[in-house]
Amino acid sequence: MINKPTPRPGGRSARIQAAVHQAVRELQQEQGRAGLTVPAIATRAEVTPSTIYRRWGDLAQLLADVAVEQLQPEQPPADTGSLRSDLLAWLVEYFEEMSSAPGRAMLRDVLGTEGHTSAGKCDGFLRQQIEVINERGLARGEQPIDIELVTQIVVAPLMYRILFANETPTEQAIEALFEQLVSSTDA
Amino acid sequence: MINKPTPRPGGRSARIQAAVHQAVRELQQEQGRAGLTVPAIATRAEVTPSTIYRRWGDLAQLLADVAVEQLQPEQPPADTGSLRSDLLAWLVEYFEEMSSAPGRAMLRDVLGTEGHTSAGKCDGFLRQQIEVINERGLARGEQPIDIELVTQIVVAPLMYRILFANETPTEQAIEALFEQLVSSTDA
DNA sequence: TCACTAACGCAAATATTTTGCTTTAGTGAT
DNA sequence: ATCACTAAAGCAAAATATTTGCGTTAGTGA
Repeated sequence: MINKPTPRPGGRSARIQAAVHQAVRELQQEQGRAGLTVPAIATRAEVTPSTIYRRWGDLAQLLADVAVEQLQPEQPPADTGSLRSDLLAWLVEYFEEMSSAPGRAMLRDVLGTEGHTSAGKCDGFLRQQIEVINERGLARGEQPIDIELVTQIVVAPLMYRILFANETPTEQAIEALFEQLVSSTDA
Repeated sequence: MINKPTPRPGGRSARIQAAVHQAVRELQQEQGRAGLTVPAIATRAEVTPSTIYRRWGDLAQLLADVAVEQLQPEQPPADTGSLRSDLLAWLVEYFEEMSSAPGRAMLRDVLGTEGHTSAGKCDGFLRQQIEVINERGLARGEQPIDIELVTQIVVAPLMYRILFANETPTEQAIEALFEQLVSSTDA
């Protein structure tokens, strides 16, 4: 009756996707990027390699897929009492994760793949989390902060340092940029 | 007598490196990322595959290497008469290149590989070019612009948009950020 | 000119990826 | 429930790509 939106998302597909994703995460943790091969993943997930190749195309796309899933926030940002402190706390945590070894690996997987879908989702999650913080602040009667400005003034420079300068932003560095954000919105 | 700095950079190595790099560029242009395989590159460069594997490890690292080479500026920034117009002109050109399809492919190759050496060089080239602009301005008696601020205010946000939002920055967008840079240094 | 050895070539051994065909199991209609 | 339909998985053979051991070539320094 209704057009099936996804052709056949039924139980089996989902089960296999879950098994494969889990296999990737496990192998990635146990051994690094080495030992992370399609046949190895297939074996661990109790699936044939051809299933993986047909569904994901190649290892890079599978890894990007898994990385995006892991990037997806499982918890809403902590409520620390005020919009500004919520946002700062969340940013600190976010960039701590992004500059860790696993975080960097996820970024590599996400950015190293053609078709920006994965990277786009990454940006989407970020905005979504900030949106939650904004809405909570709004409920408190606080002035929301422009998400565009947050990415422009705080997120982008930190990401640039992680990606291109191999730096691990200190909490002070994050606070400094946050101050710039705040003062630019106050003005 | 003197410790050999690079083990054996002599003629043959260089020749082969050049042949392989050229083969990569040619194949990349003729066919896209498909058809860009180590054996294909080896054939085109008239080299055995094992040479490539032994020297570069795998395709990803070879591509990153080639990408870095292509990112390396072959010309100094144009002299347009003033430091500010030099910088703006150079930024516009730089981001036009970076948001093009080949530019994005290079960024993928550079960022998608472990060991940040490639990405670091990318940032290095950028700073180097800005440095040239600064020095030329200095010779004219102009006030140089802090490179750190340029990357923070202009470069990072644009790069973020290219990488995570799949946007192609317009010239106006670049100019707008440039204005912010200028006003923040004037203040 | 010569001894030395890093880097290459070659080819056999492995490992991965692709592909044609078969089987399984959700899905919607009866 | 049952059944026809078909997307997605399994299997196994073929095609490709990667690794490796060993012989050869050609820069390098004495």
